[in-house]
Amino acid sequence: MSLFIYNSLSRTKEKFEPLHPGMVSIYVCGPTVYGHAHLGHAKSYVSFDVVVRWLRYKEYHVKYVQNITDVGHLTDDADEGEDKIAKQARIEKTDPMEISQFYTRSFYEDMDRLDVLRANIAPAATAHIPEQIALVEKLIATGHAYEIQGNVYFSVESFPDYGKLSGRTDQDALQSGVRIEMRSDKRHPSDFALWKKAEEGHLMKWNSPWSVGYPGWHLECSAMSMKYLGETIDIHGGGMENKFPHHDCEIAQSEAATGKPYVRYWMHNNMVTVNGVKMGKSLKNSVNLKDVFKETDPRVIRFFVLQSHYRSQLDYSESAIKASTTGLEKLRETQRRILEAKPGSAAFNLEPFIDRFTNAMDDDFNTPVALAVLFDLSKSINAALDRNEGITEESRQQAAAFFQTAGTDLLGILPLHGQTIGRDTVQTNKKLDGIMNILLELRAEARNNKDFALSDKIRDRLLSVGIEIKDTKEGVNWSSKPGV
RNA sequence: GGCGAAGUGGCCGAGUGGUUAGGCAGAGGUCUGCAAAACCUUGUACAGCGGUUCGAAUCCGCUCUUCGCCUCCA
Repeated sequence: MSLFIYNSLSRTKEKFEPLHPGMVSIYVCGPTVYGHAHLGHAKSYVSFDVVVRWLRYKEYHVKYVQNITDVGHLTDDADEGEDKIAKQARIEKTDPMEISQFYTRSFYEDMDRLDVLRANIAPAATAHIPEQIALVEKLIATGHAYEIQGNVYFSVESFPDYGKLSGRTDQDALQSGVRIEMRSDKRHPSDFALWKKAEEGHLMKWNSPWSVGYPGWHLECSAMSMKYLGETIDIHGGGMENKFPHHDCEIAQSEAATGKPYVRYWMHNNMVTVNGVKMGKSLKNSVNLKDVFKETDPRVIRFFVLQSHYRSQLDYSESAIKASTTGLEKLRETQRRILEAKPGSAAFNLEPFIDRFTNAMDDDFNTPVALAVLFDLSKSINAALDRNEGITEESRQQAAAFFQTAGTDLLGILPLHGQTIGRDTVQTNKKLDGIMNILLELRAEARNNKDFALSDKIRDRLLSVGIEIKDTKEGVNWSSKPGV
């Protein structure tokens, strides 16, 4: 079975064939580090995390690059705006380097909690100024860029394919809708900045052949992608809102410089909305991950994200998170049962489930269907375990292995094999284990004496502090509820 | 205005020219001292109007609505 990926450039699902057999180069647009990560970041990076995990599962050697943007993105127009990081530095009364370092660490903290695997290379834009300057020089030399008064612009007219990703190919027609003609020395209004001369008081600036200044918005991704992955890469991922202008500009400057295709498969993930409206930092409706994690297990967020397709919008609400919490808990319970089940006699055939799971993932990373397979399997396994004959030890081990592979290794929504589910945060606390044993013992005595008032009191009081007791055929078990 | 995506049962959310998506919530039941969990049963959806077809929610057209991009944004 082959992997098919929806290519935003061709707008069709295409069979995935990397440039070099067995190797995959992938570049994903990283965050601009001037604020804490929000749910939108979670959707994006969880989605691409699963992409990378699946590619590795399929035994590709994956080289994954995800940049950190710590300079260059302006708050407003190319000619008028302020660097967002510099602005945040001003607000926080510190300098830009501290801002980018602080929020970079914050970003990784959140991603680690989401179990998003780190990229192989995480290059910072400010650490690759020479590479960006070299790219600009190349574009000037080939006639695709021009310098005016210390600023360098890419000439859109020199690259006829400009706008092919977003479908904005007729530059002149596009100008009709422009509200205000900007004061600018650009030759064509659609030309975009490759290098900007620093104004008075600008903190982040570097020497260049043209001026003391800073690189343009789109340059870093091209420069760093080519440096670490080569002139043609297999997959470039990012948010849909970046198709234009960011990715179209990347294509233009990269392909103009090398004469080669820049990206073989463009992947764009969709937005997170809140009450149907896009979540965005500038819209001030963004849901901060650090706040979310105070009340919600990060794995629930992963599960929530993966329950919809990466190309679909995902609407955030309290009730949706609650539904996800309950749904994920069901899978965890099944995993627990599998791990703790006593061997029976009936064989259980796992193959159809594995096939369905594989087909779903191979079909443009269809995680909602993959999860549905896990739920179907969960139901079948539970039903089998409910029957007196149970399942054989071999079947049990196969099921455990599949839950481990699919749920933990690939989707990252279930705890590690061997780790006691639901208790992972308290497992190391041996005193708590001891206390729980005492309480469960006392409760068992109460129940034997038919003192249900006491036994229920123990159960209810424990539940009120977030520990749930369940009486099952296999005996009593307890778990720390996620999020409590 | 231009470019693009989408409208699915109470909610979330996949998919498909004719066969149960899945989850959550609800109802009934089994089990349990009671709960919880699990399992069984139950809902029979696809914006509207035309068209193509033996057959469309799935293809085509039109209408309505929503969302994203066209300023930085995952």
